[in-house]
Amino acid sequence: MQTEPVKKSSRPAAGTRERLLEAAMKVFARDGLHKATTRGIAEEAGVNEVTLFRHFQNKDGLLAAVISQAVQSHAGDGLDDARWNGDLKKSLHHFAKTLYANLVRDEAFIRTMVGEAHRHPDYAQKVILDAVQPMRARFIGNLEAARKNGQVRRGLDLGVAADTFTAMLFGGMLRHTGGCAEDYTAEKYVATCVEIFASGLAPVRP
Amino acid sequence: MQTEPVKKSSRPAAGTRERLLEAAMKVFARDGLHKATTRGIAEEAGVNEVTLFRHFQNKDGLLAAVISQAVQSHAGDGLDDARWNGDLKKSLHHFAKTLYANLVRDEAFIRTMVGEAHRHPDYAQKVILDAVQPMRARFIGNLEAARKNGQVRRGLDLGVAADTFTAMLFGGMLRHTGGCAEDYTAEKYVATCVEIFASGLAPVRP
DNA sequence: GAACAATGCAAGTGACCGCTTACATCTGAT
DNA sequence: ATCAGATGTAAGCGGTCACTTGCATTGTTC
Repeated sequence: MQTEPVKKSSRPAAGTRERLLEAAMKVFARDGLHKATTRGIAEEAGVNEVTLFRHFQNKDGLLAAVISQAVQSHAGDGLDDARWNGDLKKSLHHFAKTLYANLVRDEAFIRTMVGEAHRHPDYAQKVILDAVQPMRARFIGNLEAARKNGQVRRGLDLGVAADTFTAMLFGGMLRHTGGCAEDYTAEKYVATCVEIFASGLAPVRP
Repeated sequence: MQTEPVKKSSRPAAGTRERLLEAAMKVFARDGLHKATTRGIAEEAGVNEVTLFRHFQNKDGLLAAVISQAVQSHAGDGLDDARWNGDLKKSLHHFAKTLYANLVRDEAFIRTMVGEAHRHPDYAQKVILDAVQPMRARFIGNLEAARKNGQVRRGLDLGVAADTFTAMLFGGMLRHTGGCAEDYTAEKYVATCVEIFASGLAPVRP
């Protein structure tokens, strides 16, 4: 289907595994874990199907490798602590825009994971532990710092609060990218999340 | 596997279609749209596979019927306007608890729909239009009423705000029911959503 | 240029899937 | 008693899938 005029006759042992991983990520996300076929993945990678089985014992091994790689590549991007100095609302907005963009970028893969989570609890847990927990911890830390600055009221569990915020963005991404045509832009949605969350955290004025 | 000592020798033409729909809902949710097999669904329903094809032309027709029925059965439950009279926070809490319980009840089906949405945009859209839009409209209406009571500040698009709230609950459900073991209860999560959202909507005190 | 490892290629295996056909059986209404 | 319609049973068809085997080819390294 896709004509890749390059290579094909070169056998440099170069990046075959990487090309397979990339293709698998794409096909798994596009077709779902079960509908995706090893033939399709190999074709997408421009590689013989047998080579796929030589690199990864079976389809499941390939999936595990894909998840491992995807998680590593995404961990750590996003929020840089340096931006969390000044105004809480501005920092939140920057964080929200970055996170939302990442969510949109990985939409297909995320949807597949959400749909398949209760059929592969081990993989789902790995994704969550390795990819979202570090970000969550840093986010909570920044909220705590903001509380010390007096920008956040007391009496709130900041761990739970942080999860409500990311859930807002996560759910909004699913809604927007889904067929559900909204009457507002993603930017407005993100801004509203920040507005409501920041006001919700703010200390009550006496 | 499942021993159903009743019936099996009775052929009362009774509820065969309904049993098939129920079984299909269950198997689709459990195994995913593609992994689910017509044989498995028929077996789950205690019905011959051929009967399945006599009632629904093909697997896709069965899926469409399942979605139709599921959407109808869920539309309209949840929030009763009568409860939206007094305190906004209390009303929100009642709404949130009801919605969250419904989300948890249909977790498997919801996950399947989320994962399959971009492969069946037509079905996804039908689900959204028929099931979530009516609830959304009523929720927005109630928020507008609360604003007239002076419980909600101006300058917020209540449609967007409503979506951020349901997204919080939606994302929280996915997180909790996923393998991700949290250190807080679902009740605390829901209460925190309400707390932050209500404070976020409240008018700023001068 | 020889040895070696990676890859391609062709073919196949057993299993399962969606779906169909042909025929027997049972039930309920007339 | 009969007849129609719904269901069951058995068998199969064409297709796809995950995965394997055997062998040829190619590039790299020494």
